[in-house]
Amino acid sequence: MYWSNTYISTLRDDPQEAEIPSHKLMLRAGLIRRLSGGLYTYMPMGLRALRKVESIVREEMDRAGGIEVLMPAMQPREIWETSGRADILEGVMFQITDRQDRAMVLGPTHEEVITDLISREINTYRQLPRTFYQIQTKFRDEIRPRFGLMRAKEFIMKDAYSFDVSWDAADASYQAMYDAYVRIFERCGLNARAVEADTGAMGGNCSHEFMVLTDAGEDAIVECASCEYAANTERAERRIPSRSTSHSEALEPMSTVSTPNQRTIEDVSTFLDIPAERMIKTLIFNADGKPVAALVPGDRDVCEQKLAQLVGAKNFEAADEAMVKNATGAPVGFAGPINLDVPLFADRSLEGLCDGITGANQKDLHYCNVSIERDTTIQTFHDIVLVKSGDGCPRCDTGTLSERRGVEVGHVFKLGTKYAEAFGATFLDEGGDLQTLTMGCYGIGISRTLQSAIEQCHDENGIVWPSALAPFQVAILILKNDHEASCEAAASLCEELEAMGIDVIVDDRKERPGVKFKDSDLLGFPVRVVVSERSLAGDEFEVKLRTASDPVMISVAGAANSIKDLLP
RNA sequence: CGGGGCGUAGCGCAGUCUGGUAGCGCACUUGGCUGGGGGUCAAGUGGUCGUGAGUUCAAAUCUCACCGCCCCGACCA
Repeated sequence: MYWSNTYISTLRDDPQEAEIPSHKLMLRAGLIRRLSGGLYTYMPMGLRALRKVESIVREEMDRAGGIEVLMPAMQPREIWETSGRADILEGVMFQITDRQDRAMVLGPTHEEVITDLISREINTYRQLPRTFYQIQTKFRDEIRPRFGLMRAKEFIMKDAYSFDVSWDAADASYQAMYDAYVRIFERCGLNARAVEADTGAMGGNCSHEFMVLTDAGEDAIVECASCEYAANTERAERRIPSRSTSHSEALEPMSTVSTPNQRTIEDVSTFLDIPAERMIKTLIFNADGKPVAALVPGDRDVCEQKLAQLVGAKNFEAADEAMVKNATGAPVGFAGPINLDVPLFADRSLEGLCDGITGANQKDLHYCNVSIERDTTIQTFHDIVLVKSGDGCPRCDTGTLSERRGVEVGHVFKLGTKYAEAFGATFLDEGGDLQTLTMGCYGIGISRTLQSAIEQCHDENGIVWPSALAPFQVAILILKNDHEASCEAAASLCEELEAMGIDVIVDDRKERPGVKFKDSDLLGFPVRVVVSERSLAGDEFEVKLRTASDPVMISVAGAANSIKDLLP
């Protein structure tokens, strides 16, 4: 490919709209252009890189036994009513009507479509197991599109769906996808990590997210320093610290203490001169319109996802001021579990606490010497705190967890029979009995993976593509495009490399060398070959890896083979 | 939706506080000198100052409303 035959438009300055390195670089290198918030055009170089991600995904899905299909992006709304997800996804679905006034949606995902399809197609255990996948554009009316392709309103996703005869049989399908994902991100040159994950609106109870580790990530994960445990903080657990003081045999009677204008945990613990962890933090949440209380140690935060799952609420958020007042009878800041008439959920680490301090549901008043078992009526002790760096690993006895940021590029779920039941997706088993299919679903954000690669692989001069994703693996710069010998040498080298299956771009522009060097670095081609009058005089090309600081000279004869050997 | 910031040429910005009819760098066009890390000289092209209303003799500048973009929170591949 010749530079002058494609379209590459680079920018000198960082566009003001971009914040993180990968977004800036995608715009500067001319990989994408913005139409409006969360909507982007893939320019030629961006498209080429995107196609490379797609090819790797497709190859690995095929290798894992996946069968490719392509489903409609537009779907009748009624299938979402069948699955019961219409209201859950109301907020994120683009909804339209056709000329018959029929309600349609632009698909944010395809569990409904595939299950509807499979319910008609599969009748017998002889057709199982099967995994179908597609690579397709998804539409989500994101609350906040962000960071270019990282969170867009329209994005490209690979989604796969497995169908098995039973929950146990589905393990193999799940594992096959999990393994394929590991290979995919490895081949993409990404430092990704599988972590245990919350299932959210998807349902099911077993899932892993694949996280690209980078500070720009929107998710927090914790990992154990001594074992394999890693989890999204939305569901991560911790080892319950042992209680240093246990004087249950000598319980002090509960008493009140005046705390004028001391609202926050920090205020009260300073005012009473006691450590924050002896405080029982009581937070009121709105669970489908009803108040519930969460109790955690004063120095900890509640993990809302874990609590929402425990409570079993669809819509779950912090209660507003009115609900807090209504539930506790006191202004915000004085909530406590004593005589509080809402369901109480306490963190496991509070079990056995007998000298706690807590709000008295009355302005300017707290209780002390609170015994959680004696003085409150906790509904459930469960793990509900947000895990953080320094907490003990829940799996091994010795490990400590540390926190990292990550971008979720893939997610695998074991779904069970939720959708199959809704759509009547059944089959006849060997005994002739009607059974419900067991499903799994598996997503990879193709466009997000592309940008994550740049986020993870760049330096101050531009992108440093993993070889597998680079739009071109080799860039040949002709320093003077009116020097005939240079042009001929570049042309024949290009031809030889292409015959070897290597993607090559020849920069044949009439530009000064500096411009070509800068663009080549910005675009991040793994190998740069310079063809000039000077080097040609010695029958040599100058070759430099994007990651190397200095070039090497190779002889023109056999240059293609030498370059092939150099390819990372 | 709540909180914060921004909107002036394709990109990056100044001018706004203190009103007087728009400027700089890069890019782009033509020509010259150049030719190994975004060169240089000369001459040019390009702007309803986000939109609408208002105040004023006069608005990029002041007022109000709306729109768009970005960042922080709830959503997720």
